Amino acid sequence: MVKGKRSSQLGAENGIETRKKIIKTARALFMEYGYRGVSTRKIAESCGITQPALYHHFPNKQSIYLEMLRNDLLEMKTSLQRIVQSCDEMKESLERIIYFLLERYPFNLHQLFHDIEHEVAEEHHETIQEWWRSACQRPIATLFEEGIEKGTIYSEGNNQIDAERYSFLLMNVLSQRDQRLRSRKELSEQASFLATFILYGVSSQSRLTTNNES
Amino acid sequence: MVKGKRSSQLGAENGIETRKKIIKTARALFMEYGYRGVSTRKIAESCGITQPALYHHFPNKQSIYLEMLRNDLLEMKTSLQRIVQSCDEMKESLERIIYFLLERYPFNLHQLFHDIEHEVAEEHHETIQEWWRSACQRPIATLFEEGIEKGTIYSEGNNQIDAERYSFLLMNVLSQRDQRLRSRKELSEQASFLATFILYGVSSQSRLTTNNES
DNA sequence: CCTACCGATCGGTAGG
DNA sequence: CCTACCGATCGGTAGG
Repeated sequence: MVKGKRSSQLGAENGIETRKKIIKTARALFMEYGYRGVSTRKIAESCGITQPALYHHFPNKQSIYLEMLRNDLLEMKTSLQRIVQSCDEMKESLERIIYFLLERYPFNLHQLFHDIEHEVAEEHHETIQEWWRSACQRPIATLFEEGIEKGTIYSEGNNQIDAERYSFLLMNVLSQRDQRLRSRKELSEQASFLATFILYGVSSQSRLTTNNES
Repeated sequence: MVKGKRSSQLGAENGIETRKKIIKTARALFMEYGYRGVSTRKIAESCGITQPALYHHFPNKQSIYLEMLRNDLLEMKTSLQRIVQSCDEMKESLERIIYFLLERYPFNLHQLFHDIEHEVAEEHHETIQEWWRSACQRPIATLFEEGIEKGTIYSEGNNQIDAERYSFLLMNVLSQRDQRLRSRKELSEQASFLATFILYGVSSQSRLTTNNES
């Protein structure tokens, strides 16, 4: 039993390592191929274990997905809150938010939403939506709300609703990525281009009028 | 042989009707659940036929998907070209394009791109990309190019490349839909909101400056 | 001998 | 963490 305890402790440590490896591997695969496009055998194979061994660490395929999602959204929340708090100027905040999302989450956001809607059991939808709101929707909407209060961002009246709509639009703009963009310089240029688009649109007059102030 | 000919003609007509019904049904299912989320049995069931009967009309599942895609993109091409040609004012064109896409294709565009990339055989990718470019990318880019030439749309120098980038952004903005919007009035308001966003962004100054002219 | 379709089952693979 | 499997369902095809 003493030997059993020792090996069980080591086993637990290895088990935790394996668990992390499963999450990391599954994340890359899920983001590339989608939930249905990744089999548990594929995840196991990529981790160097057999498929039934997965079920020693997780009760089912869905729980791997949810754990991965929870980890990602917790990290996203921390990062976005830090960016929003540390920047004073709207355009700089937008550029840094966009750069962060392009670099750290270089995948299709709508595949994610699709998988959550169609592959994850409905009982988890509300939880996931709250994760998403606090990780992404709220920090970005906060930024726009501050802009509306300062008068730099347009609002038709209801500041909070307009800020949320803009936050939704920002995510849409980032939803489909040009996968060719990879270098730091290219990402930075793309972030600047998108931030300018979100602020001033494609009209030449709005850009010329507003660019003079900065 | 005469009787045979007659019954074969009627059979062919019924066959064509069934084929159209399969395409129409498969379209709705594929757009809601994605390629992998729809089984051939589900398609057949929704058409009121058995699953093996599908293989009388199509050699395989993929060919149903490709036929549906080709039909949709041919229709989209005609409609978008008509809108672009019939409108003189940029904002009106944008609103009508957005309204058309929201109403006629109320699904997630990125699920479509994902399915094409991961589920359709690579030999068809180039063909599909050309369908997409001529149906959507080119008509919308043409609109922005005209705006750039008139001076109303901003360009950093290369008009054609900037117009294509804007066309890509417009599709991104439309990629994720608020499924609650359904009535004609709501769609119309959403189209106006999005067209204004694309033209002037979220900055209050760019909107106030430019709104006075219209 | 054709068509449009049926019930049943093929080889393989999914999550568990 | 393995081998050996399960109930079910997948896309596709057999004979009638």
